[in-house]
Amino acid sequence: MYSLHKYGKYDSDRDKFFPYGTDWHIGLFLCMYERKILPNLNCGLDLVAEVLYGKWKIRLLWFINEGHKRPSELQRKIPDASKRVLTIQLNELEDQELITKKIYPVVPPKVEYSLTEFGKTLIPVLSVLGKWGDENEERLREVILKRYEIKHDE
Amino acid sequence: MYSLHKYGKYDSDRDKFFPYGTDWHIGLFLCMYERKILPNLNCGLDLVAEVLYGKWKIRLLWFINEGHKRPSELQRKIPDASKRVLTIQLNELEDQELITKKIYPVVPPKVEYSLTEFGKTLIPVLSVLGKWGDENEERLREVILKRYEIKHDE
DNA sequence: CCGTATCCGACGCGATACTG
DNA sequence: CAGTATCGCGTCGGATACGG
Repeated sequence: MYSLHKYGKYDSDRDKFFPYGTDWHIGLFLCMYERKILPNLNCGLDLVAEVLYGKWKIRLLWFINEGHKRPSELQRKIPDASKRVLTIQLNELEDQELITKKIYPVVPPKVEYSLTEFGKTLIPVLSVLGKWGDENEERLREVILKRYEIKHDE
Repeated sequence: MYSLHKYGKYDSDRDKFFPYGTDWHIGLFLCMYERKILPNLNCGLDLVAEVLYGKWKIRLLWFINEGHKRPSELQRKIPDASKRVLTIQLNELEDQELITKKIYPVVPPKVEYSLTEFGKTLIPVLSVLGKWGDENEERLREVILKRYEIKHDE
């Protein structure tokens, strides 16, 4: 069974603490979740992968670097992303000290993100990545799309 | 209802074809699955992200480049990965023309992977990534691990 | 304008057992 | 040794509705 705490629930059977926000019934963190599985952090490549992991993170860094700083603005530049996920990934980038957030105490609310000095060092690295992608654009598009063609036989 | 074909099942209700390997009951491709959702392929960064997406792909490229070519060898270098996923990701890298596979007709089976010329062009790019990760190793480890500390209040 | 909560489909991948 | 099949947990992220 479980007992209630101020900030969540404790499941004594599994000896686990589930903060609020947990979907208790299926035991997953669905909203503003925290991960349970530690990632690999052995080498530089692992560490980079970890901070860039997230569907829109690279794009967010890129656009913030280009001077698009407000959430609504970023939302407009990345219309395929939901507001929810942009918020989550911006928070993660902030936690990872790649960007900072400035909140203006006005109505309606105004928020601006900027790259930190640390975040700025990542930009040239992303450029190298993007350059390779651009140089091989056609070939990459081709081999990637190959996987999505269903091989019917009639 | 659905009808059987030589290479899968056709669901007329949904006008979809499900190749074998599909877990029919929950409608997912669980084993050797194919993705349903097209990724973004707008710019170089998207394309790179797509070929590197996969928990072990970078490491596989890295080790193959270092001369560890046989599946069992790669398995030993990456003990945390299951054989299943290594196979899947090696196949993907092969489909994406970053590596080639050579099968020797012997018993017991012998297989060797190598980087293609295309694949080799990716190595310096990965080096840049890894270098940034190595240079900022401590800071990265710190900010990443921050997220995994559970904030109890008692 | 900015953020949160709920619900849910899609997906990554480990564990395990099995084949040739 | 190399690969496939089955099962199931953990996670990402979209859709939608709501509150300050």
